[in-house]
Amino acid sequence: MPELPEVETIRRDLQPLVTGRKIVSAWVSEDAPRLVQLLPTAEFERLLPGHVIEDVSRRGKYLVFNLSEGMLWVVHLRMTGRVKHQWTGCAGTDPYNRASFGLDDETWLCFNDLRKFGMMWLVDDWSLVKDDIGPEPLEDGFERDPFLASLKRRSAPVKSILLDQRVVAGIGNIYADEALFAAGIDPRKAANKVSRPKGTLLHKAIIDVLTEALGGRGSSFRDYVDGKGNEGSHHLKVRVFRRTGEPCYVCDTPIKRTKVGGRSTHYCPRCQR
DNA sequence: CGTTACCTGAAA
DNA sequence: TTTCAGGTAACG
Repeated sequence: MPELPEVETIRRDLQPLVTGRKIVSAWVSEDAPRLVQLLPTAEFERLLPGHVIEDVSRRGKYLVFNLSEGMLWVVHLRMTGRVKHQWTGCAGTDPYNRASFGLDDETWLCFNDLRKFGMMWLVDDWSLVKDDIGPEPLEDGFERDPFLASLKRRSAPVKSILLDQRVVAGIGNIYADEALFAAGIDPRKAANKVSRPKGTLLHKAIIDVLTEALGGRGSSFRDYVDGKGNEGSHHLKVRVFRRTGEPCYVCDTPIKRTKVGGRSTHYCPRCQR
C-alpha cells in the first residue's frame, strides 16, 4: 500500500510522539506467524521491551525505529499495513490489529494489517533487512547519470525498472505511473530504449512527483492512513493513477489501463510515447 | 526476464 | 463468481 510519501508521512507523525519513549511491552498476534522476520516471535516480544526509541527514520518504504543499544526495529507495511500511535491500547478494537507496543507514557503503537503481508525485524545491522536497496530519491545520492545507466542496461519495461527498489528506493505503483506520465514516457517502453532526454525528464519527474505527494501527506486510495489514523489527500491530485476512461488533463484523451509486469498500469496514449 | 504465491475483502 | 488491490520474494 504505502510508498515513500506515505511512509515518510507516518515517520514525521510518529517522530515527535515516540522519540525518547521506552518500550514497556510488546505483543504479536498468534494469527500473524510471518510478521516477525529472522527471530522467533516470542524472542522478539521478549527482546523489544526495555529499549528506548531514540529516533524514527525511513529507508525507501521501510519505517525504522532507531533504538538504544544500536538496535533497529524495522517495519515494512507492504499492501495493507498501518502503524498508528494511540492513547489507548489496540487489543480488541479492530480485528486486523496484529501487534501492539506499550510505551512508558501510557501510549501505544499499534500495527494493523488486513492482508498480513507486513513484516518487522529487530536487528543490529540494517543489511540483515535488505542489503541491495537503491538511493533515496529525495536526497543527494539520487544522481541522474547512474539512474540513466540503470535504464540503459535493462530491457524490461521502464515501469518495471522504477518499481525495482535496487534502482531507486520507495517508488510503487501509484508514483511509477505518475512519474512516467509527467515525463511523457510509455510505461511499456523498454528501459534501454528510453532516450537520454526522456530519461533525464524521468529522473526529475520522480523527484517532483514524490515531493508533491509528500506535500499532500500521501494518497489514500484504499487502506492508507497516517501515523495518527487520518487519510492523506494526494489521491485527489493524481494525473493518471486509477483514472481509466477519464480525460487526460493535458490533451483530453481518455486514460488507458493495461498490465505491466503484472501490475495495473495507467497512462495517456497520446502524451506518453 | 515474466509469473506466481502470500492473504483478505471489496468491487465488478 | 471472478477479478482486483499503494508489495516483494521465490519461482522457472
